[in-house]
Amino acid sequence: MSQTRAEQKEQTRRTIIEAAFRLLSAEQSFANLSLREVAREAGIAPTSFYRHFKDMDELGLTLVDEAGLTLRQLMRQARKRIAKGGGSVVRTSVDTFMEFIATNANEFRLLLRERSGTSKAFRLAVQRELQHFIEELSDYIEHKTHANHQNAYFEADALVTLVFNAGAEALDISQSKRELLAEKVIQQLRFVAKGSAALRH
Amino acid sequence: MSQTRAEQKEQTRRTIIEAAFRLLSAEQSFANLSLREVAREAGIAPTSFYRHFKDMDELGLTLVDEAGLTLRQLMRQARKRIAKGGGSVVRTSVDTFMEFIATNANEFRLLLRERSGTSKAFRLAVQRELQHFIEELSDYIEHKTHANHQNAYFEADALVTLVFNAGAEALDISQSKRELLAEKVIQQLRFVAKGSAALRH
DNA sequence: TGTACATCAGTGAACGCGCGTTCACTGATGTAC
DNA sequence: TGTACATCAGTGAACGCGCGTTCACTGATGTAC
Repeated sequence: MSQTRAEQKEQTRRTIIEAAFRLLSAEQSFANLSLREVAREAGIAPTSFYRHFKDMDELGLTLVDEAGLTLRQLMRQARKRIAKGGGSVVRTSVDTFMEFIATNANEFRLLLRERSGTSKAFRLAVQRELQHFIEELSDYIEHKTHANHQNAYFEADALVTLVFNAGAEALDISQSKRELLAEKVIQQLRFVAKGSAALRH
Repeated sequence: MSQTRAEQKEQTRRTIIEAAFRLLSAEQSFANLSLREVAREAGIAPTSFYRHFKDMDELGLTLVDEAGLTLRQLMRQARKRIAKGGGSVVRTSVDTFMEFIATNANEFRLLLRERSGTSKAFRLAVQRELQHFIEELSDYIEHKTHANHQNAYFEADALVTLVFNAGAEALDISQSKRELLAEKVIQQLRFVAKGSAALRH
């Protein structure tokens, strides 16, 4: 039983994290979430919060990490689907990302909002998550097309930017309109890939 | 003197608007600005605020309108420079936009943040401003290249998205790095234009 | 022009509220021997 | 195994603070005649 107390503590920590995610919505951002609200939702005393996080900022950075992790896991699944040869690389990736938006809307909202929020630490944390995708995609392009590094990087950066922004747009529209949105972004990604190839040297 | 009282009222209204803009910064968003803070900065009693705006939301929507107006005026100037034939259309537009970011950082921050904020009215207001640029640019492309409407629209949408996002990136970096950023976005815009032309039918 | 009245921008006091944080505490869990 | 002590997650009371909003008011400006 030497682990019991630590396990219980970890469990409460998870409860807090999940309570915070549950409270995010279109109308509620992490920035205007109070420590007391989170404690209430988690079913603990406000003072207990401090046993797990120094302050709300520390909790917020944890949430950004978790949201990024979820997104990365999803994209890893997408790569598996692509490897199986189920369809277009672009389409499969976009569809996977759109599924993430639909099923993890509040995780995505956190990333989206904190990317331009008032805390530099938060902005950097989100930027790091995006950077991960850009670099991975850039390496893939460089390897596949033998593009020079800068060309591949600029292309990857544009692709990730367009997809991420389409995700933001998806949040405010109906499921049916999301299909049109997916078509738009797929076409835009093709513009970038085609143009990048044409301007390669 | 039949206008005097109305003029004085208008002047106080301006004072409030300018105080609010002054309070925005990298660390302070409109969302976490209080009515009392604005009143203090404007040099009026908190209660006087209500003589001019129903609540903070009404002030915020006014600020979004003003920021959008400033941006539109700047881009109109850019078009004049382009008409004079001073240089590349893409480069002139990007440079103008980057100047806007540098000299009106807080106006841009407002648009950037409220685009994904917790108020649907705010999100729609910002979207309307962006839509303005997309449609204008789409018409220009359609007219100039005889692209079909959808192709031109998707292209314009991608261009505006890339530029707006580069603006967001510019906010957190030094002046010297902004030149590299400008090169990146210019190249990305060329990818899109070239790719769109190649995929036209 | 002068007078009597109406309008209304700006005010100060007061309110109740939810907040973050401190503090000393409790009691279950863990450790030393 | 049993006992005495240490640790520490979770707590309830209390604090001072800034907030949005209400209210009745003041006095300068505007209007009617």
